[in-house]
Amino acid sequence: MLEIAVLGLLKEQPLHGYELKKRLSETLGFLWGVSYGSLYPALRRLEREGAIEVVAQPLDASPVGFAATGSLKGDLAAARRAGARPAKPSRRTRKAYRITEIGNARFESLLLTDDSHADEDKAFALKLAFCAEAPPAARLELLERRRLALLGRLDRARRTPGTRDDRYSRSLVEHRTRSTQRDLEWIEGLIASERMVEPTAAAGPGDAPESAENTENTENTVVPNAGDDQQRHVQEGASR
Amino acid sequence: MLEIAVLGLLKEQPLHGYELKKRLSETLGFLWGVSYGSLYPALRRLEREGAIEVVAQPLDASPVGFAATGSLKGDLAAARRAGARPAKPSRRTRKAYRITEIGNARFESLLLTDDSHADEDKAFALKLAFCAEAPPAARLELLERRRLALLGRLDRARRTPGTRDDRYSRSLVEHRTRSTQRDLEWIEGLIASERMVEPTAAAGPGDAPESAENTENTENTVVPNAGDDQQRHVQEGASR
DNA sequence: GTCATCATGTAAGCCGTTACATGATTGC
DNA sequence: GCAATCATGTAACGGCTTACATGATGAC
Repeated sequence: MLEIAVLGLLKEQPLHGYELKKRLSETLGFLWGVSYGSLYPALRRLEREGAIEVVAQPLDASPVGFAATGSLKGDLAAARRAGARPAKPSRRTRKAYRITEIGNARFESLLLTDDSHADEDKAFALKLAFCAEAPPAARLELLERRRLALLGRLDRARRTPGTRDDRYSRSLVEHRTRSTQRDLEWIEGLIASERMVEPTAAAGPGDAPESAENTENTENTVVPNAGDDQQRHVQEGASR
Repeated sequence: MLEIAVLGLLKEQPLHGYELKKRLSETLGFLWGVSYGSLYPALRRLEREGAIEVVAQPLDASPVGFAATGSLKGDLAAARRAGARPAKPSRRTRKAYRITEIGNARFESLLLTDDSHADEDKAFALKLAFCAEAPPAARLELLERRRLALLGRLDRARRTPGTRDDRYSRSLVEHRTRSTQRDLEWIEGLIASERMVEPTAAAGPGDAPESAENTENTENTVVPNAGDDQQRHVQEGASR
């Protein structure tokens, strides 16, 4: 879980550990609280595997050559955030990492690993948060898998005989089911808008996303219409 | 997390490890996959702490005395479930555990431990699934704390500046917020019906009346209708 | 010169998992 | 006697956390 986050961030730009951790806490804090104790070992591990590599002098501005953009622009942002402190940049000790081709491959494979064992939901959330970085096909695959997982969960809930019999457990199960249904609708919306934006091959035979609603909307609210409101097309299949 | 489940189950009746694990998988499987490798050590740990103790001869039927009901009725149920096998009971090797007073205390304190660090949501679900066993006050406290936690989450989400800027992350955050709002409404419903059933003391002087509608989207599903029966929501608009 | 912050790391430990080892009981 | 199931346990490991140790840099 940590690795995918690290690789996802490094796909955007080279960063060093400290900054990495700060960004993770800032932008993913709502689902993730990384600590140095796991971050640094993870970085070394990734480096050993060749998924990331140290970038020489990301300090001054340009001489690197590879990175096109001056790498650590994060500094300025951080400084600004910290409050009115211009901050001359020139730290020497830090090690910035850049993602490699191996790392890119690893990232994609991580996106599609099976998480049925532990923390499935959090893992998916994390993957989703970084899947913008991935090729459309992988993204679609990720969403489809999530859809299947949710369908499976609903199905299991439906035919499971054994629930505890008190009111709280019953309420819990009901609430959970509703919740899962919403999740399902949500990711179906995502899939739909994905297919609209990117009508790639591999679409099923009957699959016609021609609803021709507004597709141009890219700024707020991903879901053009299929978002979330009450007009759900509850597809009630999957029962038996 | 494991301990609370074990204690919760043992509060209902004495059980041995194997059966314990089976029940956990059956009735809580949707949020919990315990394994022997953690269950047995946990049992020993709990025993060492005095929270549970081995019950002598839960086999035949009665001679125990304490447990009022013949303890391991689970056997019969299991056998029935397994299919048409009457199954003579006489296993010797197994060790059934019973919860002690210390265990009861531990259970209650576990109900109210802070889980803000890891897997908050799962932990709460688990606690809720067993809170029927706890005294009303502790239950209410549990719900109130959950409520606060969710409010905090919403608040944090509202004022957090830093989210990733791609459509997927944005959609994720939105969906999450909606989800949290629903969770909030749900537990507020639970709290309301709790207060109805059990109008205990500890209610503040003012004690705001039931009109718990705060956010714009107030929906009725949760319904404080303490009757709780099968007024099976065939949800009108599928809007939960 | 000292303090806050930046920055990297190590050590110990928790809590759970999988995989393995062992043995009792019962049905056939 | 053999297999299936019941039943208990151990060993190794995984991933992450907290707490600690270390040091560089820049502001004042």
